[in-house]
This record gives sequence, structure tokens and C-alpha cells, in this order.
Amino acid sequence: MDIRTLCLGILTMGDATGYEIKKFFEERLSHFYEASFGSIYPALGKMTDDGWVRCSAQAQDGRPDKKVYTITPSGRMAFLDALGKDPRKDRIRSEFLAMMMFSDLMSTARVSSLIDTRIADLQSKLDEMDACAADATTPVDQFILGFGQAVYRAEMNYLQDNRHLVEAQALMSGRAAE
Amino acid sequence: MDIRTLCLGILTMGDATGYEIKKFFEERLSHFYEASFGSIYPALGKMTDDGWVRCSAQAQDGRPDKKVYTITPSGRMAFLDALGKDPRKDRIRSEFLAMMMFSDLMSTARVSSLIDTRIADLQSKLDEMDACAADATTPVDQFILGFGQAVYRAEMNYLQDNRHLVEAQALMSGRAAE
DNA sequence: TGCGAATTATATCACTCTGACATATATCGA
DNA sequence: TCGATATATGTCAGAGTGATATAATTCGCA
Repeated sequence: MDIRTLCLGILTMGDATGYEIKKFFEERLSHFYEASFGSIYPALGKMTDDGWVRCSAQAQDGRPDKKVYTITPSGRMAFLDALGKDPRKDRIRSEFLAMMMFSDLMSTARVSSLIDTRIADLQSKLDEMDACAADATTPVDQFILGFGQAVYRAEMNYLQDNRHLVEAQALMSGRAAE
Repeated sequence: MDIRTLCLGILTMGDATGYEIKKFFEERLSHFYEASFGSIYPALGKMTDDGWVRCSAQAQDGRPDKKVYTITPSGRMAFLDALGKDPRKDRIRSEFLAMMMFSDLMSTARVSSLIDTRIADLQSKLDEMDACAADATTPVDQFILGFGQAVYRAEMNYLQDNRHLVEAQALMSGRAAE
């Protein structure tokens, strides 16, 4: 399930422009999938060439043409086919945890500040999601949103309960490297 | 904190070859950071050019030379400098959740199978981590490991408690696309 | 009414990183 | 003995990011 295929899936839910697909990624998928314009626009171009989507350019005063993409029957088949393939394992990159590995090379103040920021970020994402909860009318949307909330809450609780493990570490900074 | 910098950090803990660094990623960081040979070897080469690491090649019978890398004082400074920069937000790609968005286009059996596999994968990772727990002697290692366990447990509990939200969905497959 | 910021909209590009492949040999279990 | 796994380094096509470019509109605020 690369970005190309996921864009195709989004188009099964209705016509959209590249810009609208980007907004969808940001507003609905941001807690488990991200995509930049640099991958969305080329993906739409490629799929147009492959006959999976059709593009109708709508001229607009001054602005660039608005290109509305529609999925074709062959694109729909390609997407159903993709749903038959098993998902690859999650790809995750947490620079925060990577830095925590080296908490004994940082001051306690620095470590605390990083954790405070992390907790604040998690809280603001949770607040955002709470606000979205009313919009999640279908069970599927609730499932997706709830998954993100469960994970973020677990992270936040863990940090609050265990931050002492890395904050205390700097006090032992005399240890020799092994 | 790109892969280059993280390799440098790993070398602050002791000399290592590219192969050993890869093993470290797999055994210790796999739940929050991944790196392939295709990024590790070029990273070591680049850092050698920059004077951040030194390389001592050790001839071996038959096999390619074993190249042991050592961090230099200037490399150590560069790493401490990197720890002063704020981490970027986590990058996450979950093809599993992406597919769940389209559970109404799959059969209930398919959805159930995907969730069963996901739960089994989470369980095997948790088992693996439980086995590692004895090796995590420092508070920092415990913090890192515990974080992963907390997140995986939260995911598993969520799936067990809420899978009905996506498994029931297929029963309503008569709905028209909006 | 006027000004800056945000939004709408498409696109390119250098760079990073992945995942598959190539190349060897040794060692371990069945 | 034979296949799988481990040791060990490396390349490369292709995917994707993040910054940048361009340009008009609309919104909030003073």
C-alpha cells in the first residue's frame, strides 16, 4: 500500500483534487500515514497515464487550473486487488526515542524539556482528536480515530509514569563508557 | 536526527562495524527506528570523509575486510551538537490502518484475518520484548523497552476491544458511495 | 479600508532512504 | 551432505520528503 495506491483508495470515496487529497491526509490520516505534495502530484500523473484515474481540468480566473480526478473502473479493480495483498509492517521513525537513548549525554534540564514538549504535543493531538470525534459518524471512522487516541494516551501515560528513568540518569554521568 | 547522526551516536557507545550497527538497529531499536545497509554503509563512508569517524580495516581469510569504525573527538562534538537540536515529529506509516479505512470494500473474513494477523504479530513482538527485558539493565534501556511494550499493549487491547467496529461494517455493504 | 497571514492550487528537485540484488565464506542443524 | 542462517560489504533503481517557486484570494483584525 504505497502512496499511489492510497490516493486511489481515497478517490473511491469521491472525486478530488491533489490539494484535497493532501488535506485528507492531514486531517484524517496524519496519525498513521503522511504524504507530501511531492509524492501526491506525481502519483496522480502516473495513475492518469495508467488509466486508473481520469482528470478534468477546470479553468479558474488567475489561479492554476483545478484538476479534479475521478477513479475509473480499471482503477477501482486495481484498488480492490491491492486490498487483497497483505500490508507490510509499520514503518516508524521516532527521533524523540532515538534521542532518549542518549539521555546520559544530555543535561537533566534538556531531557525534561524534551519530555515536556513531547507530552504537550501528545495532549494537543488528543485535544484535536476529541474535537474530531463528533465528525466520526461511521464505525470505521470511529475505529481509526479510537486507535490513534488509544496509542497516544498510552504514550502519554507511559511518559508521565516513567520519565524519572531518563531524568535521573544524568545524575550518574560519571559512568565510564563500556 | 537522520540515520547518519544515529550511527554516530551508536559509535559513542563503542567501536563497531557496519554489520554490527545494523544488528543494533534490529535488536534494540526496531520498534521505533529502522535502517537498511543501503543507508548505513554510505553514512559511514560520508562520516569518514568528514572526519567524524576513523576506519581500521581488518583483513580476514576469505571474507571481505572487517571495517571497524571509531568515533573521533570531532565526531563526538558533532553528535553532542545534534542532541541540542529538537527532534522532528514521529514519522509513521501503518499500511494496516490504511487498509482498515476500506474495510467496507473487503469481506468480513478478510478483515478478521488481517486483525488476527496483526494481533499475532503484536503478541510475538511483546514476547520477544519480555525475553529482552532481563538484558535491559540500565534505566535508559528499561525506559526505551517499556515505551515499546506500553504502545504495543495498548494497540493489542484496542484491537481486541474494538475489532467489531470494522468487522460488522461489511454487513452494511449495500450503502451507496457518497 | 488596508495589511499581513492563511488558504487555495499546482509543480519541481536535491536529497534521503528502502528493499532488492550481488558477492563470498563459514557454521550449524537435520 | 545439503540447505539455512550468519558474517560481511557494497550498489542501485525507485519511492518519498521537505524545501522552494508561483500566484491569486480570502479572512481576521485594527
